[in-house]
Amino acid sequence: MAATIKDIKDLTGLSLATISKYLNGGNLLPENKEKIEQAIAELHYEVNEMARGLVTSKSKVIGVVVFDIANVFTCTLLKYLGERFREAGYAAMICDSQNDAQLEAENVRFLVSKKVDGMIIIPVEQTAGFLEPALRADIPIVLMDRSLEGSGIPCVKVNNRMASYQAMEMLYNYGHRRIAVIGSDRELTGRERLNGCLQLLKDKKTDIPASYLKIGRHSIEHGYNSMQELLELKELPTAVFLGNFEIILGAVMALNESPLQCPSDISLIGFDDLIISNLSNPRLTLVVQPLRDLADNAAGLLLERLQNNKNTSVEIDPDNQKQGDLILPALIVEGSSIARRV
Amino acid sequence: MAATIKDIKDLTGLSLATISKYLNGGNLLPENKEKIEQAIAELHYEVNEMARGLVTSKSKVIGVVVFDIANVFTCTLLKYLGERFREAGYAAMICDSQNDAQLEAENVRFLVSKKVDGMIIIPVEQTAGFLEPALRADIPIVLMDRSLEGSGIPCVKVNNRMASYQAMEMLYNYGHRRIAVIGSDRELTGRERLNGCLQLLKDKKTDIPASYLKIGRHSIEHGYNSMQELLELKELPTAVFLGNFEIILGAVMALNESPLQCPSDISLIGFDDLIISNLSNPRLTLVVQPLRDLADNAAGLLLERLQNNKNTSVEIDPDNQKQGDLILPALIVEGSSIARRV
DNA sequence: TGTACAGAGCGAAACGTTTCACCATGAGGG
DNA sequence: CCCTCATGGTGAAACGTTTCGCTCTGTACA
Repeated sequence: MAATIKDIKDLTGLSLATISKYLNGGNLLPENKEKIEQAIAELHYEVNEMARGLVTSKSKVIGVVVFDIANVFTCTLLKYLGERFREAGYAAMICDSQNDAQLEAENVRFLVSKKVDGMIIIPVEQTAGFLEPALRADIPIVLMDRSLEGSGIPCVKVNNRMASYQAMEMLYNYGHRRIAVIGSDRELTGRERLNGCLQLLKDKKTDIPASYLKIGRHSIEHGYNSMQELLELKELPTAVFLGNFEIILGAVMALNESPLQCPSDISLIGFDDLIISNLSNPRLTLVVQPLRDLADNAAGLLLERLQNNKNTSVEIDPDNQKQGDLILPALIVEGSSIARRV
Repeated sequence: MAATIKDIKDLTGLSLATISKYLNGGNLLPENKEKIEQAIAELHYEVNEMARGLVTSKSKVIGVVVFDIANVFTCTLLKYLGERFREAGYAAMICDSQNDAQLEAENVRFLVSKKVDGMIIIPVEQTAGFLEPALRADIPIVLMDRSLEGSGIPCVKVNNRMASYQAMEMLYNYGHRRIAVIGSDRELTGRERLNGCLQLLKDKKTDIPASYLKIGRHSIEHGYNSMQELLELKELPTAVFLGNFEIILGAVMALNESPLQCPSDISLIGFDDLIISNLSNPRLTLVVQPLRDLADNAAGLLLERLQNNKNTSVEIDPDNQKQGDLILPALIVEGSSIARRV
């Protein structure tokens, strides 16, 4: 049905090789060039990328596997990644793992079948086993947000530990001593953030009761329940650190339902999403991740490896972590959810 | 590098045809079946989908083109669409048009090159011209959210007009007469919503001053500025209809910055996003779209056309609009952002 | 004037599958 | 005992490109 290079051959009288050369930007007589262009227009010819891919064994597609597609963090990253890839002539094939490790492994295998040229992965799994099919096929991979410890696969992420340390420090500097933490220990990211929090408390020799430490899942529910529990304590915390977007959402819901006010009764600092803070009243003070930078760096890293396609080992930046991770600083954006304490 | 069917042939002594038959679920002697399975495991063989696609001219990929990927509406739809497609053995190739009609046209052409089997499109363009390459290639298309008038291409969407009519009616029934509307007329969806609003005002013979009608772009800015302007009027509206997510965001920001309170001073009803309402205080009353249903129906419609691959013309549901659009009802979820007026 | 060389074009092989038409085997029925 | 038929298997063509090595033409230079 669709026109092929052969039809162009028939129409122009040129050979397949010449037409292919045209398609790939080789030198032709202006006369022939024009003939081909005319034929293409007339036949509405579009390259068959499957055929092309078969012989070049390049698909010009980058597979992106995300732990969960339906959240602002992920889809903002997808947007920025997409822009970079497009500029470089690549398309993205996006697979949602729905927080399911098995699905994730399937996604990777699927993308290998599709012969993607590279992969960007925000993993749900915590070890690198599921990447084996891709590694075996020699497909370059760049991780985002969550590294796979000891895998040797580069990861572009934010310095979660330092960022949450600084967030806690901000609470501390505002005079807060009774600080609660609602966080998740289910993913590396969450644990890193928790570590940052605890480190500050340790450094400042500030003890908090065990009931102030709410560690659980990365979910709205966990945020909601934890905040409710905190609000029922005899001795309320004066400030709460909220470890991720879902937790913020749940915690703010619980707080909104209570008679207590932020920041007069209780101060908040959250980790993750910027847009959202606009809606809350008062505006939340937040640790925000430089999403654009994260995406640019991840895309850059991957594209670089695709260009020098001899799968060059990543240059390890000595300033940074083991295994060539790229660690970007996060930014604290001040709202008015933190009260000063004397 | 990667193992091919030929390697399996060498290892098992069977013919290519037999192995292919195995891969596609044909009947084999149990003995041979086992041999092949063993070889596959040993060689870590994965089908080369490009080669397969070349001969079958099926890619098992569905192209999804969205007007903007970085928002909750879109990515929630993507999630649900992805689930359906996966179940049916299809993968999604997602292209972001970044609200740019030219990019959108490019995306369509690109997906045609990729030989996708079908497309789901949430268009930015308002006429169907850009779909030509896909139509010519006989690729089934289903639109979502925004129909292309007169194009004959089926669209799955919400009844925007009726939903916003009902939202306005709710305000009216709560006793509001001075109702402002902040909306967008840049996309069909926005215009449909505006029409619903105006229709109610007309039906109820309720006149509002021109200054209550804020029609502009689909943007946070428009929401923010419009709400600010409304709040500066001598005669404040008692309630405001907010036509989409970005407008809600901007408007709520503006309101939060003012001394006025919702709902005691001003009531709000918004159109679009559910999650967000949890964060606002008080909880917003919202018109929510049945995203799951939208996605299920769109995916179903497309998959159905892919099965009976003789591109069957869509059955036109006589209850529904011209050209076989599928129009679903929206749902009003009550928060507490509407005050009763006497 | 002859040689070298660059530029443009060409034919054919290759990529890894599926599929078509055909073959061998053995079981069942007349 | 022959014929038919079902089953499992095969070889080769086809899909639409790219690419390798080759030829041809004409120009520049010695």
